[in-house]
Amino acid sequence: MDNAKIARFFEETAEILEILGENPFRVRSYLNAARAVRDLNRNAAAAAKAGEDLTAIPGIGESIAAKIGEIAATGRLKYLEELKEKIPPQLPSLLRISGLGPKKVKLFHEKLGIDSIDSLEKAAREGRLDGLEGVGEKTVANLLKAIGNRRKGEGRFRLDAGRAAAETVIAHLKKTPGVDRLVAAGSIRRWSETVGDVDILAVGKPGGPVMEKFTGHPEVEQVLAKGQTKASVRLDGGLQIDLRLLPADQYGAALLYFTGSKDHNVALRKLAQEKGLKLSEYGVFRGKKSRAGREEKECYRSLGLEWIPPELRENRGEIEAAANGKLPRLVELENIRGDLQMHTTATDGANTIAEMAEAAAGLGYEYIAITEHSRAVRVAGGLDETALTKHFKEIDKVNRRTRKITVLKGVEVDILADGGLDLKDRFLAECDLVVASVHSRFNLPEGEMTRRLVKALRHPRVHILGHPTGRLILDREPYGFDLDEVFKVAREEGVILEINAHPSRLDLNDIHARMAGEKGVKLCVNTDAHSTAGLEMMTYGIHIARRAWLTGKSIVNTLELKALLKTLR
DNA sequence: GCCGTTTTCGGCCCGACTGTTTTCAGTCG
Ligand SMILES: Nc1nc2c(ncn2[C@H]2C[C@H](O)[C@@H](COP(=O)(O)OP(=O)(O)OP(=O)(O)O)O2)c(=O)[nH]1
Ligand SMILES: [Mg+2]
Ligand SMILES: [Mg+2]
Ligand SMILES: [Zn+2]
Repeated sequence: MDNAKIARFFEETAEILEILGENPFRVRSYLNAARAVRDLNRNAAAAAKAGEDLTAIPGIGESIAAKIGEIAATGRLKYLEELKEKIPPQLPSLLRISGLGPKKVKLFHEKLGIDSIDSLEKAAREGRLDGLEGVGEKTVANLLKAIGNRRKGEGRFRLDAGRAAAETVIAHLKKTPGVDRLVAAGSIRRWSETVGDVDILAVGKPGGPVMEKFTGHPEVEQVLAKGQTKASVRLDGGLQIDLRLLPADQYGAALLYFTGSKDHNVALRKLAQEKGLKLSEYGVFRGKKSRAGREEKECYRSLGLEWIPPELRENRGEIEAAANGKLPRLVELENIRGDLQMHTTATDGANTIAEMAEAAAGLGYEYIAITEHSRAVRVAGGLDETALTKHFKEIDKVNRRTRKITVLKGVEVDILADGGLDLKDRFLAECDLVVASVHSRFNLPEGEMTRRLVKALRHPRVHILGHPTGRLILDREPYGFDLDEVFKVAREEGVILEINAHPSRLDLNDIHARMAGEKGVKLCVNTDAHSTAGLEMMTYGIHIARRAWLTGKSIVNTLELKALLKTLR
């Protein structure tokens, strides 16, 4: 069982305990444990079965270690099953209505027998909530709105959508008097693969007109909150925007706070406590006296830490590394010398080879690889050996015409259901670059899928495993297979694992790419571009690589062409 | 439930905004 699934057991446990009115710190322990498992650099179930002492992992103690053992052995958690007996199955879903927390859910359930969103809405409409302790007219009205929003499908958004929305809002606020600076913070600044909302920090005099301007944006559907330093709105389409306003001399502390992550903040604040300091969005303080606040760097330094790049701020070991001067030198976009997966008009792309080459040269690249789909990928117009051979002649022509960039003859060969490849070995031997990826039969049993991938990895002509898990963000789950085994074989065979940079994929993800890097597996960051504009998605992949703690060393498309070709051979 | 070069018990990040409240609880960032 993968770590994310195990984490879900503890998250569900936490939700039910919360509704039952348990000690909030105990609830938090379950949430911390869930996170610890999710972020673990190895499979927790496998580790438990192998007899590893899981209590060595921070956030996991005797009780939860035993529960992981139980889940690993039986696939079930008795404690959770018993808890589920105590409340209606739909009740925890009420926690996802914004403004509703465990206290009110408990109240509604106990006093009125509410057991679902439907029954809650009905009770609210019939006026049965009025008169309950702490519930007035406005509470009910807000609740009904929140239920409506929930129904319309509030949820998380892809990072690219979040970044676009942030730009729009920042442009809207830009020229407001009294605003010196605007910057996107939160999960957007950390480059999380999805964002729950858009967080924007404004620097300026408190009490200025920026709050009005913000809540007056034409796309604002609902003002959720509005105070002196902080406002939240919901836009048409359901995206929430949070704005925080602070003065310039607290910019660093404010940005630190608003960038998060929450877990990073909590860990920093705990560290500050241990040093006799206090950290908040207003600065680092000893007693009433401010020690830092204007710049992030200064805040970190006052806590004895190096400045931590936002992509690492997930409380996954970065604070300890920063304390010991052990932060990695993360890969940067400028280190990238080429792009090793893209498509052209020969299949489902929108631009020609020459146009892709020209655009890539414009990005400063030394090389690209054209990697059309093979014939099994019918929907994309995949090519057979004859068509690909002809296509390679076109690539030769482009190479003869330009000196600016080298175009490699590649292919994205489909991995068939049995792990065989969709093109003949003799043809593959003639390619400069072979990317192999799965595009069908995603629901094979885990063991079969692992064998399928391993067989492809063992194929002597395969250089890169493309979009290794097949997930589509917010759309399709990764197919199930033994990740550790795939990493092991990739390393043995010298096969490079892709970080697909397209914002709908980001596959491998940050956690998995980090695991791969730690195991000595080589990676590359490719855009899988289907147009010249698609080449610019590289930045998303690079930031995922950074979130994976990767340096340029483990990423092959930072190599010069000669060195790359040698690695491929 | 977890954790400990000041603790094995008694803490657990710190603050803004709202609604219903007369001093604050709940929820959220
Ligand atoms: N100290 C502290 N900071 C918090 C807490 N919750 C949120 N923050 C800070 C860190 C977050 O990155 C930032 C923005 O909050 P969000 O709820 O929008 O979270 P974030 O953007 O990280 O993730 P998201 O994609 O929006 O779910 O505010 C908290 O409980 N304590
Ligand atoms: Mg956010
Ligand atoms: Mg937010
Ligand atoms: Zn593909």
